[in-house]
Amino acid sequence: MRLATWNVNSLKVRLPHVLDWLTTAECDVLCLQETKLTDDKFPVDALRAAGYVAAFSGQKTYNGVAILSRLPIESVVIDIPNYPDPQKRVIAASIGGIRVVCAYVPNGQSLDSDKYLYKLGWLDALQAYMRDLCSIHAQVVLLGDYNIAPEDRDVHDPAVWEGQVLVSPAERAHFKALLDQGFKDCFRLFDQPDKTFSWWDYRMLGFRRNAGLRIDHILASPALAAACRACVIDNAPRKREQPSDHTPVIADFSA
DNA sequence: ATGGCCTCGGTTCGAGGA
Repeated sequence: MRLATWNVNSLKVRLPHVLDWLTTAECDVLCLQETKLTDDKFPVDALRAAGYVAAFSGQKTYNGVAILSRLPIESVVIDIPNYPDPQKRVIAASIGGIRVVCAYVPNGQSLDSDKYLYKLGWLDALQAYMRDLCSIHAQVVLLGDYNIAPEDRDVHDPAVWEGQVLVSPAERAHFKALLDQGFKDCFRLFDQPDKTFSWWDYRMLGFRRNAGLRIDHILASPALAAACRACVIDNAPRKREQPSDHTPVIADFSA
């Protein structure tokens, strides 16, 4: 099973990129964030023609998540159960015996923002949700835009980012809490090139200068992580015209 | 040089992203 995550920053704009990427990426499952589409506008037919079924939960303008799959999608759950949130940020489903969770973690804006408090509370709820899922399923994977760069090596210039959102100790503690639950950061199971990132600011020639962050992640439960054979970030889509500011992360699991 | 870009909605600018 090959699973991937990609914050597409509008599926309406990026659909051609997604369809192109799917023709060569050989992914069984692709989790999308920031689809920015209401469900009635989701491109079900175009994706079906490409060989993928979809489960999705969207809203106008902001947020929106989806799971695309070559295999049947079962037991879809939208949102974090018992955590009322009008923002469409989470969708989960069972695919090929794996509980797949697609998440778009709030950005937080800045450390003194209400949105930052929302982010931290939201991460509490996500953590509890993942703990619950792991008590039910052996194979759980959480893919998405975490909006957290877990370590300084995930940041192009830690001095520049010091004190900013995405790298704060409280956010990193939430990421570490997932690792302490037993989840493995699939990317770090393997040797990786230095300064490999998944997001680059549109401004300031971010991509050309490789001034990026690694904030999109695939975390696998212990039983699933043991079967992880590879995890890479494919920055080819970021090189295209009119790209998303994020690029896909892909993980390969044996059988 | 402390900005710089992109997307959306809904109109030509503000909000939000990260």
